[in-house]
Amino acid sequence: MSSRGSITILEAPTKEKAVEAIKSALSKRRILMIVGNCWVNYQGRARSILNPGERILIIKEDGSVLVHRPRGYEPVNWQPPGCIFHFRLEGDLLFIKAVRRKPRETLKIFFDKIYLLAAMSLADKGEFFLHASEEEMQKAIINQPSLIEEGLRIIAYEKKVEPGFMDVYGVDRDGRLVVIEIKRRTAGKEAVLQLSKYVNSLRGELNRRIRGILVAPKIARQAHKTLITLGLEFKRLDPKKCAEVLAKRKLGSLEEYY
Amino acid sequence: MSSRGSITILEAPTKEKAVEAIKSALSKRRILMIVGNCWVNYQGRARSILNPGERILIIKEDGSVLVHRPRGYEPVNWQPPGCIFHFRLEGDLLFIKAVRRKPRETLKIFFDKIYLLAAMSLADKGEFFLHASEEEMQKAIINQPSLIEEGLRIIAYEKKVEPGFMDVYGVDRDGRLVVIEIKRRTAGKEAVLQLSKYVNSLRGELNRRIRGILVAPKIARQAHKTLITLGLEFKRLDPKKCAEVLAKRKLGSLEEYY
DNA sequence: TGCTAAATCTCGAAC
DNA sequence: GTTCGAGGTTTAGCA
Repeated sequence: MSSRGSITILEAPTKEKAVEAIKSALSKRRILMIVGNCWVNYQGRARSILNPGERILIIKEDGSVLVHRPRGYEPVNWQPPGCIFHFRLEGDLLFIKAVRRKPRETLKIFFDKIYLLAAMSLADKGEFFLHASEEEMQKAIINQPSLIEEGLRIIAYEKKVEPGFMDVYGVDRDGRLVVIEIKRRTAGKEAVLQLSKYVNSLRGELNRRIRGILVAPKIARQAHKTLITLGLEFKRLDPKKCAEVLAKRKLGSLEEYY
Repeated sequence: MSSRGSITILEAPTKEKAVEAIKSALSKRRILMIVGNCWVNYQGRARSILNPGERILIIKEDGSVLVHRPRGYEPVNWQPPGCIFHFRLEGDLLFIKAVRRKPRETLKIFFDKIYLLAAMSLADKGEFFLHASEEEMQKAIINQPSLIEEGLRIIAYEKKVEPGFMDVYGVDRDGRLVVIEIKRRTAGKEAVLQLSKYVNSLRGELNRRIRGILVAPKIARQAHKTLITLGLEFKRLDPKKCAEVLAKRKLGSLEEYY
């Protein structure tokens, strides 16, 4: 065993040592990683059984739990943040239980072999920035409506109509109302239905000609057929193009400023 | 450094030692875990920047990548299975790049401090069983249609109609066709729209009275209003109840067998 | 390959 | 607390 800085590493500890380390780590809200042979039962919204195998268990300081197999992006079992933990020696087994209230869910993990146990406090204040999201597409369109078509004027965005919120709402060069639904990736039928609902709702309210435009980098063939049938339109627009437009706009304002 | 069984543990290794260990681990398709101070850039379907902080990096044997912050269920950055890796020393920084083709996505990770590096082969053949899924609800309904209502007969399931697949398709005691859409949790508006599409499609095809029943443990208030407006029905059914029914059915067949 | 729908989805925002 | 929509969703299944 060794403990340097804020990290504790136990290599192939006895179960007794492991229980001690877990007790210490959880009470101090340190992150806990255990590598070993285990099996897992889950019961809550659904139920699952995972037979024995070698996995990585991570318990984070916010009480979230991950059980990772040697393959795959997703954890095989997990628990979202806010869990309460119980653990003890059961014969020669290390037993860990993570309980979540609302919804009531229980994850039970049994280790019969532990290869590595690590406990640590990690300091992470680093900011995270994500670009080219749907929100950025919306901003770009609002800043530069010609991305959709010349003469388009934006009236509102996130405007409420009965079934929900329209992404963008405007008037075209001929004075017709335009409802815009944005997707950051290939639009499927649910996007078409969503747009259709808003347009229909407005048509019912306003009793005038209303255009519905689905904006996305691509549209599924079947979805496009439905779109045409419903009298709606599609406009190709790439999220990256939008990110570029926003970047230029910001640069523009800066240049203007100096 | 130590290496017992199939696990290699380096505590606060130099970057040079780390690069060596990474080379060895990736070439042998071992799982790699690195705990340290790092920053991350992602570019692909979107773009992201993660400023410096202490995190856990996991590279699995199938070439998937996870970067976990000290809090939260989800990885802050990741890469799905199948990545190709590049890594090297850049001055005093450890640089790791994970590239995915189709879609082209690149994850770049820079470590300036490494607290722990572990490499291992994990053997995991354990089976995984999940119960109370939507599929189990479907099976239960097919096995015991009275879960929905007396007199219901099932004709087909996963039956294709123009817009997609109906979960269950049957005839009620009065000979009317019934389309059933199943949700394992609170049904929202998209579930209502889905059901509506199937029913409308069938009505168009067959030109006869068709009932649409949304089956779920619960339905959202707004969704229920829409459902009523569209002339559809809701039937409460708990996934756990379905799991019990299936368990009993299986027991029944066994008893019959012996 | 494209497309559709499920998921113990998670997460956040709005009502 | 409920509902709703986004997500670099991922994943599986099927045409």
